Amino acid sequence: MPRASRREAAQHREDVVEAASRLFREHGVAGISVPALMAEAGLTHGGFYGHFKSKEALTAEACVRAFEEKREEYDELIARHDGDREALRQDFIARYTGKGHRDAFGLGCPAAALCGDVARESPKSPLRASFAAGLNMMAEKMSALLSRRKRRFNREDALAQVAMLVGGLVLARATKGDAISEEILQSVRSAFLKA
Amino acid sequence: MPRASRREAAQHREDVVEAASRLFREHGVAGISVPALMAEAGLTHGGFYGHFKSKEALTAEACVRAFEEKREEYDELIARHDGDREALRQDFIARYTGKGHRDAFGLGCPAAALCGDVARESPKSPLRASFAAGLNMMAEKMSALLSRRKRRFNREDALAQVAMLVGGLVLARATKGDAISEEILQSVRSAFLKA
DNA sequence: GGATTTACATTATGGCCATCATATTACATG
DNA sequence: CATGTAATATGATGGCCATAATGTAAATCC
Repeated sequence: MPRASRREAAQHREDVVEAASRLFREHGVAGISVPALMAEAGLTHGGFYGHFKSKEALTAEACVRAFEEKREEYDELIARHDGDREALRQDFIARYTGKGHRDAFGLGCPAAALCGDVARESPKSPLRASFAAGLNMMAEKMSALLSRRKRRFNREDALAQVAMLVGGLVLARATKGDAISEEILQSVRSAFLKA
Repeated sequence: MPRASRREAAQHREDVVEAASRLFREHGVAGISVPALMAEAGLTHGGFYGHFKSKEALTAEACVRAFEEKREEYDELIARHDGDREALRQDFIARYTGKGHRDAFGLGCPAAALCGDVARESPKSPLRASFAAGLNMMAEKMSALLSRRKRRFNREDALAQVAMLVGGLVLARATKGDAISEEILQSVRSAFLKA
């Protein structure tokens, strides 16, 4: 079983970060153990500390990875609707407030999936820093998503919309099974389109 | 050391629920152990299962308790500004988006403090049910808080505002230490007052 | 006031965790 | 092809967890 080539080892590391970016969003940072993580990547737990300094260090990398994926998705979405801002807005909000997004923790918005965990991290935690950087990116993309023909969204408006989107998604997840969950998604969608 | 009177025992149970309602908000449900909880209430962990069926059962009770406290606070706030809706709105939003609220997990909004944990609970979890009930209460109070002279807020608008408030608070907590944290609070405040 | 119940403390159990130490084996380098 | 080295597996360590069993003394009940 031991030993992989350089290329394979690098790929294994990738696999672990990739699995972490998904599993941390899905189960929370505390909800996934190092052995479970490694198993998901097709390895055993022993090799973990050859790749990462600690579990904490991996959480920061996984967070960066998750936000990077989202940046690519947003850029593709913007490119796809090039020129038609109204279609862009509608496509975006339909996805973000869709039940599919609510029910897919693992591949969904990292801001919504990780905010609760990050809020309780220590002030110096590398995860906090990664998260703040990711959220700044999201705020910038939101300005692009929100601006209409006549009106360029400023940062303040964009941040308020991000707060509403993230809050709505987290609350819809927390109340899934109760009628209010769908009501929240609908309310956020409608408020977003009115903005 | 053993044995307390009926009255004392009932008080001890109260103390545990009270401590739980604070500590779960502060550290998350997984972040507080039964021994730590009981120690905070001035007891040892052994007696826990005489009072509660399980830790899970307590989380639901603690959630109910936290939302009940908030209902009382909101009612007092509404009563204090009786007649002056504009002052009510401003007082409320200043408190909710204040740095004090951001930094005080344990006594703050339970929707913001618990949503991340609740989102990952199993569908039948009693905590989920308590949370959904609490959020419904919050949505109703929000209609009262938001309605102005001319305009009565409907449920849809109220839910969108709740989503923005909760999302803003959680994101501000997650990004505390970065400039964006205060920006978020400010943006939410300003959007709320414009609504 | 004696018997019984009960609230809590102490201690036990079994499991899972993050991390580390060691062993194994194949790659990489000469 | 030989040797060192690196990647991963296996297993160990010490700790903390939720929960349960047992002990003990005071409160309640008759």
